[in-house]
Amino acid sequence: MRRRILEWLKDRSNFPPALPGHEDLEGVCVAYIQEKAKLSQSTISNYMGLLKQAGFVKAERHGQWTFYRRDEENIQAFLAAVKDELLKM
Amino acid sequence: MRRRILEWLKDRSNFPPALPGHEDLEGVCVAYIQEKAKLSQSTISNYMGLLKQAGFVKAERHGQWTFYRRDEENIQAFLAAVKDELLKM
DNA sequence: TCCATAAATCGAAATATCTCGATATACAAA
DNA sequence: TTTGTATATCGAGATATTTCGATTTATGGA
Repeated sequence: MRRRILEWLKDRSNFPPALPGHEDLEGVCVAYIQEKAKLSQSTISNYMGLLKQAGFVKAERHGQWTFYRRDEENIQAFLAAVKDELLKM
Repeated sequence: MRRRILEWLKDRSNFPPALPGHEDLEGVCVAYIQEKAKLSQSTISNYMGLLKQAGFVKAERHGQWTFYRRDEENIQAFLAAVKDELLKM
């Protein structure tokens, strides 16, 4: 599920339109992700925390919302490392 | 550990010499794998069964020994599938 | 046929992972 | 300051994974 969330975050249009006054932000709020994932709020909040801790997303707090977006640099580094690992296999 | 075993199996010389009379076989017996992995006999037997079920190795019984060797075709197909999956990420 | 050895199977303990509901915290608006 | 909404944290249940020791099965040799 966490991988699917990362994929969804590649395209903002996977989620409802930006909240009024936040059209410029690329991130997506937890509630939108939760709605799409159909898992509980606490689970998604937890997952986004794990993804952040792993370096796959960046969080930006604006008011009561936390907007999450991909951290492309770390994701690409991770992919390179996995590919390297797979080469051995 | 199962991935490490697969890597070991790429090179027969990761294990002791073939048993007398089985020099022509490319596979490796369970006991050799167990010795290298430093896990219990039952664990390794179980793991080799899982690897076989997953299609990553082929088993060949000769006498009391079961010789396991990589199934390159399936491994490469798997790697291609994983790479494909990673591209989405 | 009986025994020894290799491998497979079984049942279980320890640990990790996924997911939840309840509660706490942060913040904005009234 | 009170209230409502968004998110985070906590504790726990269900399930999955890793690994083990004990036992069973298969097989070759004495």
